[in-house]
This record gives sequence, C-alpha cells and structure tokens, in this order.
Amino acid sequence: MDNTTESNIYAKIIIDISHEQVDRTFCYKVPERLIGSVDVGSCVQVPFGRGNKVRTGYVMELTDTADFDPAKIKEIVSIATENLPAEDIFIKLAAWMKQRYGSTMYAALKTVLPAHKKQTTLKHKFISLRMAQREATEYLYECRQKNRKAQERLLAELLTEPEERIPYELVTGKLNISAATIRSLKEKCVINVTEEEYYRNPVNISAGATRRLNLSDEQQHVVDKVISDFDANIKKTYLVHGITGSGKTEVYIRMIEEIIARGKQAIVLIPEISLTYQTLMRFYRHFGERVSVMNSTLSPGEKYDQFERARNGQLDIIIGPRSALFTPFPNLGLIIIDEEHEPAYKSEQMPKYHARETAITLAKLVKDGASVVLGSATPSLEAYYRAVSGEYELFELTKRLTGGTLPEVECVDLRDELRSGNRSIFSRSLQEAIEDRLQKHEQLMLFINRRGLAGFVSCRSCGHVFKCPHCDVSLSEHRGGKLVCHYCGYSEPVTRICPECGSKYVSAFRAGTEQIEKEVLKNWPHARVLRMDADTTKTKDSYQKILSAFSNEEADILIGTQMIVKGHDFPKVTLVGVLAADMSLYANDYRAAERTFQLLTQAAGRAGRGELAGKVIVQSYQPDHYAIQTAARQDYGAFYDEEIAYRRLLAYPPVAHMMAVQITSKSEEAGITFSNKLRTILEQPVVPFLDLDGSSYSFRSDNGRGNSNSNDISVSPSAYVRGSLMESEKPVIIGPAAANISKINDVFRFVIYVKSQDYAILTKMKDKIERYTARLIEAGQYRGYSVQFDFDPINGF
DNA sequence: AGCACGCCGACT
DNA sequence: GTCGGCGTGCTC
Repeated sequence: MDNTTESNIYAKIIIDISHEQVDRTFCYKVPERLIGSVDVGSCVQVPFGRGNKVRTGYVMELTDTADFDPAKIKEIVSIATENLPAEDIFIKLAAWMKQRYGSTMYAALKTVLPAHKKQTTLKHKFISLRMAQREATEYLYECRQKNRKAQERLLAELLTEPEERIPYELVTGKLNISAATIRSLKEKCVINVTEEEYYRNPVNISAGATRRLNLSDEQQHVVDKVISDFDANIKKTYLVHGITGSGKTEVYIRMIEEIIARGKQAIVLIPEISLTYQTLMRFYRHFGERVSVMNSTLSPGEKYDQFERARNGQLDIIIGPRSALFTPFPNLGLIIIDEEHEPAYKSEQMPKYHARETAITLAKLVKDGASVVLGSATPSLEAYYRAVSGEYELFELTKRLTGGTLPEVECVDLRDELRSGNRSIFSRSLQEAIEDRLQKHEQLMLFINRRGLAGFVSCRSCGHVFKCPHCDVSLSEHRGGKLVCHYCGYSEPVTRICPECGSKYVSAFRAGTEQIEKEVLKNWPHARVLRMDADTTKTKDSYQKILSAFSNEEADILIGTQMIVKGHDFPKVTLVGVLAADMSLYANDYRAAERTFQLLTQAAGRAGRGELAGKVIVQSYQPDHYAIQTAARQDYGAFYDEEIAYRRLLAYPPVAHMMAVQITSKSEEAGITFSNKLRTILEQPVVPFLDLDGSSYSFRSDNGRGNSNSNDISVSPSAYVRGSLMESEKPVIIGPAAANISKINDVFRFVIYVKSQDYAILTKMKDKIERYTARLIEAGQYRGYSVQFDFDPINGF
C-alpha cells in the first residue's frame, strides 16, 4: 500500500433524469465512510447541478482515476436505502436495450428494475404465553377474583393450547381485547408478542388435484429435446408452432418441472393476464405455492414482494406480462413466451423493447445461460422466419388433443350479398346458421374485427368525415350526443347537418358490438345475448364474469371484439361468425395481413372444440385475399409462404430490419424542413459495425472489456441475409412523410422509415441522428422538435 | 429535466 | 431605482 498519495475511489453514476442531455455517467468521489459499501449497481444519493439538489443515481462503474477536473468532483452523500441495488445482469441488459432501442440509460434502467423501490414489509403479530403454565393458571385465578375480565379471557384462551401462539387479530377481534390490555400483560411478563414478516401473495387459489395428462408423442418430443439440450448445456431458442388445442400449456408445464428438478427457475410470459385466466389456473393447480403472478393490477407492495420471494428462492415460476422478464431469480433456467405473436410484447414506452428479443438477450446473460421457448398457433413472421432459417429450433404440434376436428369454414362475399339486395350486416348464410343453432340450443359467437377502425362519423352525401381540429383523427360518437377525440379528449356536440354540403345524412359508421347486439335482438328477440368489448369490461372481474356466464350457458350468443377469440374453451360453441373479416386489412401497416390471419385463425379455432362439429362463417369484401383464404383453411404454411414473399419483395421485417424515425414539430413547415434534413443525414454512408465498447456503459462482467465470448450479445447478421432481394447492402430510406396520425394536440408528426438487413447499420444511423440533434441543441437551434426511434415497429405512429 | 444566472419591461 | 419575465447554459 502506498501511503504517500491518497488513493481515491470514484464512481460513475447515471442520474435519475431521463433526458438526452444528461444521458451519460457523472463522476463522483466515494467518501471514506462509504468505501466498501458502495458497489456497482448501488443506488446512491448525490448532489447535482448548481443548486446541489440531492438526486438518486445508479453506480455503473468504480474506478481509481477521475476523468474530470478533480476540483469540480462532488462526493456521494449516501446510499439510497429505499432502493435495492441494480443487479449486474440487469445493468448489462439495460445497456443493451439502450443501444438497441435508443433510449436513455436511465429509462432503460427503470425498465429493467420495475420493483426496486422498497416497500413496507408486512408483519403478522402473535401472542404466546411467557409464564410457565402453572404460574399462568394462578394468574388466571387472580384475574377471576379481581374481576379483570379481559385478561381472564386471554389467559383462558392461551391456556387451552399452552405451547401454541395465537394470532394478534384473533385476540383483538374475536376475544375483543384492547391493545392496552395486551401491553400491560406484556409489561408484566405474562405474555410475549412476536412478529413475523410475510409476503403479500396475490395468488389465492389452493393447489387442487392435478390430474396428470399423458403427453402425445409430439408433445413428448418437444419436452425431451429441450431438456436434453439443456442437460448438454445447449441453451437456445425454440419455437413451438402448435395449432389451437394441441396442448402447448402441458408442454410448458412438463418442461418447467424438469427445469425445477435441476434447481433452476422459470419465467412464463403471457400477453395480458386477464386473457389467459384458464392457463393461469392450470399453473396454480400444478405448482401451488411455488408459482406467482405479476400483473398491472398488483399494488407496488405486491409486486415488490413477488420479486423478493423470487430473489429469496421461495418461488420457482413467475407468470406475467413482459415486465415479468425482469424477475430477479437466482438461477434462471427457462423463459417461455406464450402467444409469442401478440403485439403486447412490444413496449410502447421508451425503451420500445420487444420481449422476445429481450428474453433471448437475457437468456444469454444469465449464468450458464437459459433456454427460451416461444409458443404460438400463429407464429409471428419474425419467429417463424428465424425458425426456418435455423436460428431457432422449430417444433410443430399438428394434432388436436381434444379429438375435435377442425371446423368447416365458409367464406361469404359481402359484395354478392349487397348485389342480391341483402343490406343486413348478416349474410343469408349466417342468418340461416344462427337460426339453426338457436333452435338446436347450441351456442355461437359473433366476432367483429374492428382493429384499427373507430366508429367515425361521416356525411353519407359528400363523404365529409368529422375530425378533431387539433389531432388528425376522426371523432367518434359517444352516448350523450357528443363527438369525442380519443387522443386529446376534445369534444363537440353532434350535428345532424353536414358542415360541408348541408345535407342531413350524417351518421356514425356503425360496426361496433352494440350495433350487432341490436341487430341480433331485432332478428331474434328471444336470443340470450352477452356482449364483450372495452365498454362492458371496464370494471374489475367483469371480463371473467361474462366469460363464465357464457361458459355456464346462461346465453346463446356471445358478441365481441378480439378479446373473445383468445384462448378460451367453450365446448358448446358450434358456430363462429366473423363479420367484416377484412377490416384489419385496410390498416396502412405492413403487418395488416399478418394480423388479419392471426385473428381469423384464432376466431375459427373457437368453433367445434367439443364433441359437436363446428362451423365458421367468414364474411368479407375480399374473400379471395390470401390472409382470409389461408386462415379459412387453417394453413399457416401457405400463409407464411405468401407473406414472406411479400416482405422479401419490399424488404420489410423480418427479412430486413426497419427503423422508424418519428419526428414531431410544433410548426408544420419547420417539421418538414427538419425531417428533410434528417433524411440527408441518413443518406450519408455508415460503417456496418456494432461496437459495444463504443457505448459509454461498460459491459464488464469479468474484467474483460466487452470482448468476453460467453456473454457476447452482438447480433449475427448472417441470419438475416439469406435470400433477400435487398442484396445491395445499402439501406433503403422512405420518406419523410406525414405520420399515420399527422397531428396530435396541434403538434405535427412526420416519419422516416429506414430498412436494412443489418441492424447495426440502423443503430449507427440512429446514433448519427442523435449526434446531429445534440449538435443542434448545443447551437441552440433545436426548438419545438423531438425525435424518437422505433425499431421493427409494431404500433403505428 | 431542472435550476441558476442573466438581461430587458412595468412598478412601489 | 427594483421585481420578475423567461431565454440560455450547465450539471461530475
């Protein structure tokens, strides 16, 4: 040890401000008294800014040299004890997310540390006898004599089971004894009051009888392969493509059993908790107390406790939406992503991460690696493409276990209906089928595909559409005679006269569930109808109530939006009617066909799940479209072939990667000029290398400076090149153009799309734009703009 | 982001 | 002469 020079320790800290201008580490001195207790990941309090306002921050790195004017370096004030430290793995994951999705490091850290704010721990109090039994009995007699009734009651209760402790609530409640009495008995050393911490448990279902289902050969093969790979230390990504009813959940359960037997834990991601209630119940019944659930309805305390239970080894499995990925298990071995194609897996907030990619990265970061299993009846093009290319291993489950046959599907051309004079929303064929099922007392579902279309109001005469004056979206009609904007809340009274042409044929474009319900009741007044949509499921449990009511056959017809087609099993349903199947095809989004196919396949999968054969009637204006045709045949392969050819032709994901540069501006002209300027920057050539060391946050796991091979999380570009028509390495730039919603709250929106096979090129381009905007900020010429990035976007802008 | 510093208008 | 407007610049 060198005693002549004072050896200082410095910490590089990310401050709790999510803004580009402070999105870097700041160097602070670690004071003597905190040396040893401050570590990488520690959450600390530091003075920041001119006013030395105390803020919190996370330590990214500890060094013994300061790379800043030592005179200006401030000291860490203290460790922020109300926050848990960030685990090493999650710091690395955050750095990866920042790099890949373009967000601030702080925003990425917040994302991977969702429940790191300490919550008050809950305690159960117990009362037990402190005195010897004989002594206590004497005291009881004394109380009886002196008429101390409360003390007598408590003593009597305690003496019935002298070795047992009784819950505090029982004493204050049932025995009706005041806290003062308890206190005085405690002071007299008659009783002991003990406390025991416990965790909040959102699962209130007791493990029931689990009947062990026999796996089919197909199912068994999946489990065997994944587990034998695992044992051979091969950790990779698998895609299970299983038709509806092929028993994916049972496959997951078996894999998890095996993983747990090897001392590891599992994360099961599901798109939205409410949509998979039945799946959830299967897990509860199977794994009992070792499984827990995460979801948005949990209180912060409940969330925190679930993470604590996971960290402490009290849990083996957590089930939840994408944020459940950040559960701090000590030995994560398996990540399952059910309904892998669901758009809910892409975050809409910064960083706009995709749970699938993030799970795969996390699986590579954990000690010894983890396996990732994706499952879907209608895999996303992304996943299937990678499975076909060999990047993931593909399994096909082709048999329906319930024995039910796939339903017969009839496609109806609504243009023909109109030509034959049928102006009803039900085709003749559907009318007959509904009639038939009602007579036979069988159940049916009517599914309205209204993704991407709100009930806008227009003039039938001149076509004028009522739009929000501040946002470029159509207003929709609400009850109470108001037209409301869903983006800014603007509302105006409904007019019955068109402001453009003066005609009085103004009405809402009705394609909602309410309208269908009315039509059904008009045609079949005695039908018992349940309606499920955003309106009827607002209150807690209403979703579940509607489903169980239908399940108990309290209704003949269930009418609903996409939420009725997801994973529910109603054996008595023999007819599914899809009204306006092609609505989602009109969305100006390259995924429109994929979404349509997925929705139709799911809807069709609802029919004929029991003993009775099912029928599906699909009504549309373009029944020849391949998305509708292949969905009707339940032919995923054919759909994939058509769709991937289209993506390849136009270099859309997954064949290439796409970056959306989303620009907003208060002035339209300035926005256009600025967007055009960004395009010229994007046009400059970039060097296609992804250097992780270029990031200011080190990936140090083991003193290696980002060159470690086991934790290499860079993207292999080779997987994406195969067969693409985009042979010319050069990225394709589209736009700028007005965004899909060209104005929100008087702020104009523009978008530039960049397509490239090489994700790294897009990242470079993103960095370049960030550097440019940083320069503008420096020069004070960046006013009223903002730029955001969305990689491989799923949600339109 | 958020806070202090700074340079111009209406006030006791 | 001063209080306060918000434009500008910096934060270890």
